[in-house]
Amino acid sequence: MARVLREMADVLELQGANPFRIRAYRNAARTVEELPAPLTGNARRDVAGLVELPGIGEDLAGKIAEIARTGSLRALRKESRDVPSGAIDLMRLPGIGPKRARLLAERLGVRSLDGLARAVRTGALRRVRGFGGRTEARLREALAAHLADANRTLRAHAAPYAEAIAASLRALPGVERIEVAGSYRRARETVGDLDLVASAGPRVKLTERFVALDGVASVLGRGPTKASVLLRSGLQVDLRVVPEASYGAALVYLTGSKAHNIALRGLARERGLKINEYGVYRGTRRLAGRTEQDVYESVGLPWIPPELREQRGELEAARQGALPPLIENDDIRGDLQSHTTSSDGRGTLEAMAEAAQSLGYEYLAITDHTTRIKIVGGLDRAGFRRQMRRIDALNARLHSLTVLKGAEVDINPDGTLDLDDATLAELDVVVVSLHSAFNLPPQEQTRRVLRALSHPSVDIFGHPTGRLLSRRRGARFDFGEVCRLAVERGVMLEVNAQPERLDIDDVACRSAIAAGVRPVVSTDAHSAAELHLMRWGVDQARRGWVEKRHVANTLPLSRLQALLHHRR
DNA sequence: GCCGTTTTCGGCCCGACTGTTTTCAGTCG
Repeated sequence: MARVLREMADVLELQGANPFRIRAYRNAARTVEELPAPLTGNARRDVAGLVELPGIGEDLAGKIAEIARTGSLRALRKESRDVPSGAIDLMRLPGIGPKRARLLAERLGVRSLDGLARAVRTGALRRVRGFGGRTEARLREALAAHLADANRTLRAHAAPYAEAIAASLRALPGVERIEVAGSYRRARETVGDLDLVASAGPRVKLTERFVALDGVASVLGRGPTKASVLLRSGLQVDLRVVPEASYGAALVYLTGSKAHNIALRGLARERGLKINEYGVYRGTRRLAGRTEQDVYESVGLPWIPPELREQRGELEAARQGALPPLIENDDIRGDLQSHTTSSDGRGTLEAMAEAAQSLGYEYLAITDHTTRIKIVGGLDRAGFRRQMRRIDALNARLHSLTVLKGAEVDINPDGTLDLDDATLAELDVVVVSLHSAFNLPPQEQTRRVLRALSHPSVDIFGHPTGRLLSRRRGARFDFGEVCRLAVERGVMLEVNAQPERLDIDDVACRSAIAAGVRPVVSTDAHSAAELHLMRWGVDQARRGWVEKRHVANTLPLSRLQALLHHRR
């Protein structure tokens, strides 16, 4: 549904329609993407529900219901008739907006990116008025990069670049403050580029130093206050430099999200104020801008954590003094999923325990795999019995850490579990996960998951969808139903901290805690070093409005054990 | 296309950089 709405926005943009009408479609696409539950398919009921949502009126509600029912949109087919085919594809290239896309499609008969590449090669492009040599060269590069695949990067993979660049610039004389902003700061699971904000005096010429940094492959743009580069890794990095008195305003602006900024500026406007990246203004007089707190305060709000700035109700919550006290890394007291050399882990039981101890944890659950998935070399009932005895022996030697006896048990395609009931009942922590048959029809997948979670020994549903970012979509099931059963049975849902999983995601986290589900944040570590991945999971939980009080592994051991025993 | 203790019509966030033309439109974030 979101894709259809976005296509409608693209088509309208090519037509040169009212920009606010275009924005309405894009906002609606975003809203639809974040719907907590599927629509009913009953047009009247769907429309009634949809018009309650912000930014959705009668018209869009009707259109969304139409897409839900028919899979397409009559209005889109009608509007598309006036638009040269292929022009939408051209708009995906940096430097090509609606005007140029339309111009190229009409003047050159270009219908696709391949067609544009041909026009560049033959020199036809340069004969179009408004397209010179520089533009041609840039497009040639953009085409090469785009066709090579310009995807988003996992945030955790971008982190070393972000931190290294910020550190190099911070070390320069005359640089006052510098931070990585953008979706990186909001902790989105993937980032399209890195956005840096710095304050420095005008004589520092920071953008010049920036574009000369080691690792820069090409300079996409450079002015006195703003510059963009492409790193050899393919990652784009933008830098914005402002005076110190504007640093907070620039940080808000570059942290976004765009939708959050638009709404925030709207609030300022209602008070006769103007917010831009330099500060908060009444007329030409600057009232605030040195810190983010100043900026939010100027519109009567407390500071809002970056992870919440997605225009998902955070401004309203801030106004009511109802912002959640988000979970922090230091709240975590233990890890409830990890693997050892007994299955596919690379660390021994002892090495994992030692690493958990050095993190200051009170407990670590060792949850090796079962046997169904052959490649992980999992444990059978005899294997788990041996492992439990080893854990008993280890616990007798440990002081500050308790190792919990666990398993990550495969959910079979029929919803039964890959371990016998007697063994399951002896374990301290039973995590169940999907590792196969991800593509079952949603109804069947829902039945499978519900059956698995109904088993009396199950404590945690691990990486629930099984998705792998940019590689595998994950299982589809009725998340609302699963949450209802999880609450009823006291089963917890995992937020898996592996950067490629981050499963469940932020939106699911939020609807899970709203339903009363208790989340856990686990690393699913396959080595001692991977126990450090916890921060990525905590960040994802924060994006889902999760608080310390929600999360089971912020509890001290005794209370966690009470929770687990209560289940038996 | 949405929305309303400033409005049911007339607003809707705001500014930097590029390239090409020659005063600014287009694009981007």
